Amino acid sequence: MSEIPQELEELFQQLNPEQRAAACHDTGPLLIIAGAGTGKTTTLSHRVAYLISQGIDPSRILLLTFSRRAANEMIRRVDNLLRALGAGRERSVAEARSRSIWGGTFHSTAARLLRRYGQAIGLPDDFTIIDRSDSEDLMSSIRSELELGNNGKKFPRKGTLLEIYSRCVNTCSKLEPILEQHYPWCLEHVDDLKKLFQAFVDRKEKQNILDYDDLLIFWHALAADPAGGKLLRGQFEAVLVDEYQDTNVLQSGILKNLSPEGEGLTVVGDDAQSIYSFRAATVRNILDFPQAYPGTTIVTLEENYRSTQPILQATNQIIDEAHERYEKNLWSSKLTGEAPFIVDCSDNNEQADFVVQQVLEHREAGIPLQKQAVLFRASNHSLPLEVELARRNIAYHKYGGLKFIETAHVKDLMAYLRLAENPRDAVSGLRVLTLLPGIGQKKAQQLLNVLAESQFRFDVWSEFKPPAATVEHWPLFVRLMNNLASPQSEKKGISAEVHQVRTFYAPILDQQYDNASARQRDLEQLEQVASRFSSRMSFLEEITLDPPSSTQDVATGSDKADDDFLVLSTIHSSKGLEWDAVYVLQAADGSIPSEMSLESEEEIDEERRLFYVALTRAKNWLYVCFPHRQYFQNRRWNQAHSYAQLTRFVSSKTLSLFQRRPAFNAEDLDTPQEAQIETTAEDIRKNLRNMWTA
DNA sequence: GTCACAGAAATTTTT
DNA sequence: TTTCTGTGAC
Repeated sequence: MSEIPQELEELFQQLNPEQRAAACHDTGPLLIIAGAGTGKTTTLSHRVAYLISQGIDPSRILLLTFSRRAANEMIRRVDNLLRALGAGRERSVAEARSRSIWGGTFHSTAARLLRRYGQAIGLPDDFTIIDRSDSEDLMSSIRSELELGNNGKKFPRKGTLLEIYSRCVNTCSKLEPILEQHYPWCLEHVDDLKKLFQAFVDRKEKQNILDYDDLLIFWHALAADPAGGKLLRGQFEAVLVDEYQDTNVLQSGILKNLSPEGEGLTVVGDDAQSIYSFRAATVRNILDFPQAYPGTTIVTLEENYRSTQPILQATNQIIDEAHERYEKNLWSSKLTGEAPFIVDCSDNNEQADFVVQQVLEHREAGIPLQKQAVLFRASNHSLPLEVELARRNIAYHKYGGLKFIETAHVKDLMAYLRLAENPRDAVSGLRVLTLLPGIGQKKAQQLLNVLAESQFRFDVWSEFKPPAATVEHWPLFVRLMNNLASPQSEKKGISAEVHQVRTFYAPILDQQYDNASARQRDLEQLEQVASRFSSRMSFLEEITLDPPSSTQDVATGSDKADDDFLVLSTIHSSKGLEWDAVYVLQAADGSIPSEMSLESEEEIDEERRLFYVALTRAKNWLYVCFPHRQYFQNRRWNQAHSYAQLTRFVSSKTLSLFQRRPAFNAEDLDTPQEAQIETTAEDIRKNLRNMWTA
């Protein structure tokens, strides 16, 4: 460990010895095992500040995080540290320095690097990026072109097709073993799948588009290329990776190429919180890091600053029952506190009632809604609660699930812009053309062929004789596309472009969708959002790589923080966050663990870690709700409900660390059920008579 | 060729 | 509740 400069000394006082060791480690490979709530962000930002103080140029630091939000938060903290370091005399200098840090997700960094250096491996720098549902659409349209699955046997749906493809490329493995292991029912289609995936790759190349997977694949290729790798290694002196337990083989391969010996490489993570294997993340990356980089220094952070000791005891017990992991035992100096609750509810309606009541009680006692969160395994688990919150007029933000950007009308609008940016993008072309009444798959394809033959100049479309249904729209449409594609358009600003599209698209939207006015308002919001961007390319890129995570974020803008609201979030989206009070919904087998993930030991272990992540978000109050009755919307079962088991992750040993309580005490109850038991036949008759009197 | 409607089937987590 | 396929009208 090098000597800490005098000016930094004071700042590093607040770190505990392990955090300090990690922050001030020299440049050899470093693995920080940071348990939940152990000050990971603090440690990482101090480390960045330390590296800069040791003379590393900030523009040669790469900080990879799981979300844009996390990267910004980290850089803000580095800012503060550097400011203190500069003791005010070079405040602006400090800010300018930390701004030049390369921070972001793997995907957004890939996009940036590939635009700059991609030519080294023959990649054009003007590619556009498509999101998951665009990839699905492309997959689906190629499938129908190749006429696959028309032979009577049912072919996998588009989402599954993309999942299979994605898993193969992200794990760098062949199709057959992936099918055998994860999609055995698709084995009969193996040849068709190969044909389809080949065409998928060709098509993306022809259209000059990259999907999420391509960003990583091409970054990996660039880093592995002798010339390209040299460029990248020359660019970065230090690489720091957050949430390392959720990276996949491609991502660890990228790091290996950026720093073959691990020089300047820092990874931070917690194997107990690895929850993204469905996205091909592998916990092996973090478990095997010391073998991959001989001479690795391992620092384990075990002091938890978040939760009370009673909550930690319960969560420690849950994770202790998992299989393979780095040994660690989290402890807290917050010794006193309420033990966590298992709350017995009769069904998910009572669960919703309980949560609302408890949330309000805590608010009365001084914990604002924003410091409370409701977490759940699947987006739809929160629906009854959302109904209840709406009924009681309680504001909430929901994270995860369907995103603003994935709604049809937003995708429509973005497609016009994407087509203007990249006329070879046939996914967008098909989408905007088929929006016009009277134009379907066939005519749209012909029009796109004509466009391709004329060097992608939209004015060829003015010669097209539109079907009667769309004569009014057509000249306006051609003019719109010509306008957007003209070089002058961009000078007027991206929000002016959104406005143009919106004007053209409004009547189509009215015809196509119900609740059109709500959708129109969304698009107005989008126009507002667009004004923050300097170019169409950056707008499209940011929106696809880092979409606003909740509809309300777009609606209110991030600056309007004065309204209090309750947080509803999928467990996956709650990663890295914390709240005073946490409510976990549906802690019943089948929901947690999800019945979709019971095939193998590994899957179940991941569900356990997911449960662990949910519980470790809590600082002072933790309520694990267990609705006894489970409803099925499935028509295959005759009965409408069945009785659930408490999640298997609460063993009898674990249970003893919880307080068990009913959602409502019998004496508080004022339900019809309760009333019936208490009433005599006499009372019932009286009620029946009273019903008819005014 | 396009569109609208009907019926069947499947239904997690996300950069 | 959404997504896919088949059918028949225009």
